[in-house]
Amino acid sequence: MDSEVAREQALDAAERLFYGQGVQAVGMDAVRTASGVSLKRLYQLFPAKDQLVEAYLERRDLRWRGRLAEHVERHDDPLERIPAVFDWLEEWFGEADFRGCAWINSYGELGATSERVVAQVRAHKRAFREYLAGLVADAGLPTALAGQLFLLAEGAMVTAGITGSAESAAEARGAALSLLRGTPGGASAVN
Amino acid sequence: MDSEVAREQALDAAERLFYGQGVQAVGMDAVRTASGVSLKRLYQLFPAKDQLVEAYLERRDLRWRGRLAEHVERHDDPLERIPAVFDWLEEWFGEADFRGCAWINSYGELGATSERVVAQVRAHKRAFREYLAGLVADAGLPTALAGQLFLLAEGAMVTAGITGSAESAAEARGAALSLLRGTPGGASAVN
DNA sequence: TAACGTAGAGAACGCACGTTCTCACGTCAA
DNA sequence: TTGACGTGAGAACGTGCGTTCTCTACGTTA
Repeated sequence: MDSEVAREQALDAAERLFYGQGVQAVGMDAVRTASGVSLKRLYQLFPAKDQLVEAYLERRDLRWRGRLAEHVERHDDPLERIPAVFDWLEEWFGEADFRGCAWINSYGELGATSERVVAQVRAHKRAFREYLAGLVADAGLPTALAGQLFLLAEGAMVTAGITGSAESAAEARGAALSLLRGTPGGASAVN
Repeated sequence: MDSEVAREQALDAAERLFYGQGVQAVGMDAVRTASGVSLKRLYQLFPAKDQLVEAYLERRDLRWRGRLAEHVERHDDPLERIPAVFDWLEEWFGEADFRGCAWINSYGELGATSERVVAQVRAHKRAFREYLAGLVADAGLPTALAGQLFLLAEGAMVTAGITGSAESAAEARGAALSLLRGTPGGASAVN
């Protein structure tokens, strides 16, 4: 079996299991069984579980931000792109296997014990925040708004995870629109 | 040794260890050593680790909300009480042992495996949300504001935990004030 | 064909930890 | 005084899991 293929299969299984059941609840044996990649191969690709977790978070980060950007960029008007972020969150929260933000959950689980995981979580959140900052800048809005939108999005994610409901996305979107409207250069035009 | 005393000592140690290192990283032996309560006694008081975790979260919830309320109620003006929530968050985030929200972390760690923990987390978040709703109602502000403030607070907590910085509290406070100001009946008077 | 390297399956190892058991000791009632 | 009982210290047990090792089978090459 090709190494590249084995790696992808291992990460597919790891992502499904780690996200769905938590990292510590899933043994390497379960990853082996679910992926069809032998233990020997797994340990060649990822010398320790830590590094499999790291790779899972890293690949998920790329995909997650890719999906978000794809959705947002369907809107041409920079002012519409900001609420579109929360629309996408709502879609995400509604997915059948949604179980909260993978990074927030991983931080809760491993933040105190794994430096690798902490680094991944910080990098992901920084990237998301910077993406929002880009949207805010493109819309000609004040920089300070980015951090506020970021906090709303984070609050919505953590709340959706805990309650199992998608409604926090709409709440956050409402708050985001209020903040936009109350802003110099802000958007009374946005629905 | 009195049972009540043993229980408190066990919970003191459990809280310090579970919060600081994560629940799964702390064995019952460590709780025994840190608390001075024998294993036999521990298992009499809490028949399984699950239930010790549950009791830890429950007692912390009472204390956490008590401290918050105590701080908030120093302000008599209902409109000042809302930003005071975020002031208190900032104080909390600045404490030396702060390591994020215990409930969010516990959810990330055990949400997929322990019903008891999930119930505690939901109860705590519901109580916090309702506390905010009370503040909003007392200030004569629209009900919808409560959910938005809640999301800001949650976002601030999770962000402070991940970044290790207290600044998200000030950001959330700024956003909260903007939302207050943009609101009918809202408070252009609040600093 | 024969020797060799590689990969997969899964057994084995070592350790950590939740939980229970043992045993010696102190306490209190009869 | 004695005997039943509760307690503390910690050993012991069982299990799960991260990691490594063994063995077998197969494909490749001289």
